[in-house]
Amino acid sequence: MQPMSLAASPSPSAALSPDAVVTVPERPALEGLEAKWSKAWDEQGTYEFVRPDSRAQVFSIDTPPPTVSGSLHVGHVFSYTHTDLVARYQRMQGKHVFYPMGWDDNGLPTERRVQNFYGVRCDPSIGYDPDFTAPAKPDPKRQMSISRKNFIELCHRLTEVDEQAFAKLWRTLGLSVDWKNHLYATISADSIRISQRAFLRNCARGEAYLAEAPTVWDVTFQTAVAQAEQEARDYPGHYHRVAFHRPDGEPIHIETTRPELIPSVCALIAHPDDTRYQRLFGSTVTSPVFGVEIPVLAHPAAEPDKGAGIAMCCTFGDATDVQWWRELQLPMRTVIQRDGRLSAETPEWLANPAPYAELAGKTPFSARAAMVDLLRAGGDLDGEPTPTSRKANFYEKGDKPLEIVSTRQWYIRNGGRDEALKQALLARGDELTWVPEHMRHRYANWVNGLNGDWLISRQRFFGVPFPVWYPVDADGEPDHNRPIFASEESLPIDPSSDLAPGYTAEQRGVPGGFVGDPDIMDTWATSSLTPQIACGWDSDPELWQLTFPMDFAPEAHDIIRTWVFSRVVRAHYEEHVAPWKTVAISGFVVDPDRKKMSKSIGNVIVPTDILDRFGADAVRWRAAMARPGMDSPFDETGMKVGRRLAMKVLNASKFVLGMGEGPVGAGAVYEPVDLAMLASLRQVVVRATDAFEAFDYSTALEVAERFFWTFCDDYLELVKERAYGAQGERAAASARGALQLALDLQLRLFAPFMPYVTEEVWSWWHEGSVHRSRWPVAEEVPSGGDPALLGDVAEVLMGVRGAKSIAKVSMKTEASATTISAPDEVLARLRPVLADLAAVGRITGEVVLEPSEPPLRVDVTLVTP
RNA sequence: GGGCGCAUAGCUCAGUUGGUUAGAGCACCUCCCUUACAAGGAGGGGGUCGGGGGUUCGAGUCCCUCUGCGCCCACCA
Repeated sequence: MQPMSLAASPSPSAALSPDAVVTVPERPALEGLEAKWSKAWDEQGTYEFVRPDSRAQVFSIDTPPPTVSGSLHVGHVFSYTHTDLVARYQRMQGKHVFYPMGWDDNGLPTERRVQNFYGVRCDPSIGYDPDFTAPAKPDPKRQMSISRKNFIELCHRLTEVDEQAFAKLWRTLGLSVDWKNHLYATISADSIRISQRAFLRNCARGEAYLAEAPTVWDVTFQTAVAQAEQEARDYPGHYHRVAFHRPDGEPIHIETTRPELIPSVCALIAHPDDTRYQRLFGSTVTSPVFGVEIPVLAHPAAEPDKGAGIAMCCTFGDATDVQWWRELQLPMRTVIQRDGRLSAETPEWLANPAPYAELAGKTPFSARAAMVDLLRAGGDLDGEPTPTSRKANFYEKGDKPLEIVSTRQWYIRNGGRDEALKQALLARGDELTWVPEHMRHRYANWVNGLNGDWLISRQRFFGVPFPVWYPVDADGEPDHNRPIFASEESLPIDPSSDLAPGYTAEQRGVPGGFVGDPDIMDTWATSSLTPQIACGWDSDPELWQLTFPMDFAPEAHDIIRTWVFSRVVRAHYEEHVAPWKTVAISGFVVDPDRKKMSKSIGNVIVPTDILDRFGADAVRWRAAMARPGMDSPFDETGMKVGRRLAMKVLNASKFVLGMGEGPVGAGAVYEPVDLAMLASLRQVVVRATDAFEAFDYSTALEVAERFFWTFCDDYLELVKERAYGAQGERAAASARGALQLALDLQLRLFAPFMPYVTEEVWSWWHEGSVHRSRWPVAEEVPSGGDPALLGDVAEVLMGVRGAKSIAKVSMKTEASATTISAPDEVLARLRPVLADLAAVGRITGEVVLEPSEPPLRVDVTLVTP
């Protein structure tokens, strides 16, 4: 079976070729269509991307690669369906749709899943064990330590299993991606090479840099965390009113929620205009318990109405401390270690070191209690701690508040410290078309709020290594000021096993030798390059030219700050363009109470379950009813309605195609009501097309569906007796020609939404796939019909049916006499269809037309048995 | 605190540039086993369009204001 040529001219005669054989099953059913057609599409290459001659013929989509270590929920199903609707529409418009799928299998989420799944943890100091087998019964309490290489092998093994499950779900859902040629993974060698190459170019142009600086740090995962990965959560605490002392003993009270940081205090700071404290500026005070002499300084970031109005600056309690430390050039007095505990060694700057033994090695939580006891014993705690609820920043995957520690990290400049760059990146956001439009504000909001460059290094194992080594000096210390970069030709490389250029294996880690950068890139450093990875940036110039910049980037609205922005940054650096033309934002599927679905609440809907119960077409129909950017409450009713429509398509198609002896050409259509129905359909085609062009798939579906129900309930009923031959062969042919043409167009209008049932029906009477057929155009429909007639007919039918319904009699009940009262022009339209109306209304007596004011009225005399 | 959005029938939502009696689906009520479809079909009830003010011949639609809700960001002394 060959796909219909995309160049085929959109003529009705092509769709209704007289030699086509119509085969309608006895009892059509939805069951089994997913398995049947997803297999057929694979075999026939229905969705394969075939390279055309020019970029203009391509529609390219930057699919967000789902995180395979997570689980897909119904929200994913909806948003990926939204993308597929657009892909299928563009394909039917004749575009060569470049629709890849990726798996984000790189990074911390995978590590964490592997740790839990196999009960192991990575210890880089352990050697590789080639005979290692994962524990059969993992003990979550006591994780087995394994080598980095063994750990990475488990990561690959588990992601492979996860990816197969994801792919199965996506195929069942009917995503029309090119599985054969354009499937990628963010941990693949290609992705690593591209991530490393882009990084090297960023370094060469000065866009990436290495810096020792205070860094937001997760103590659980022991890694640095970027601004985009942080979230504020409520965190209970206490205000402690604590006395510092002037040389004459006068107490100066500050308020703090973190008294355990008092050992690291390096200044007290108040606002320069604060008259309460102006007399103190330039003087010194000593800290309670430890007796450290520190200055009292002025800085405009101090807020007079917060706490006592004078703050203790510690290195580091929060971002303001970092600012003060930097701008006032304060000393670094670190007590919080990378594991989150207070240093076990007593800091050398403490004038009175003995009490520190109470805090040494403790967690902040325990140290806080110990510190309160010390303060109370020393009489420097004023009153009792008072409870307060505040927000603390957490790593989005972590469960302990983030700390700030000073570490050496790689950064990419993103405008957080550079106004000109920020403006350039804001301008890139302005270049994009946003669907819905107002989402562009979220991008601008985020970019404007950046407070630092993009931290891309992570102190983890499963990810893209930095292609960098450092010389080791005579003392055995790495010289971070002289990084040795890998050459682009050598990529991908792993500096922990590959040698730095010009060195031998024996020189690794010894004085005068070299050492590899131990870190990996954050997963976003790779995910930000999905256009480059998918489009063959450094490997396939022809593909790159045909697909980049991409046309379409679908997103969920929670990742505008991460994914959208980071890809704009990378494309801005590499190509000086925005990476796509249009960004479309899907809403969330929330639970019926409008709460966000989450595992902890237990309100997550499992997609395989609803796909089994309702079928892919029904689920897709429901997804299509959720407009871009709008959150949508989950409801099974919606799935049922979608399923009913799919059934109706099946049954109506069977009816239409089973009507006559064979297909009839559209040229046979002459009856006014047939032409009128087609004229209405013509309008539907125009409206659905306009809607899809604006990425408004919901409206496209709505207008098609509304027409379809009228088509079934009114038109089909109206003409079926004539189509069976009640008024002769010529009149029957007109009805059947119109019915078949209308069905043909409607199947194509529904094809993006319900790919399975439309393909099934299409196969009854057409060669090739409906998904490779042309999207309907108005010119396919004979002109000349009056679109108002169908509405008039519906009103008359409603009048007749209403009379029978009120009389509580069967619709088969005959009417002996009927009067239709309506304005003259309506009566004129109705006159030619009276025979059809009489047939469907079982009107055996005379039909009287009576001119009147609107509304249209029907009086029926029923023959009651 | 900054930004954005939402408020229309019991529920979920449409209502294009302001223009006759405000629509759909679901739910509800009544009827019909009509030969495409009973996991169906037909008919029906139900809304002072969040409150207030304004512009206009005319406002669900435009302007102002208030109220409630949601999301994003900031807020860690």
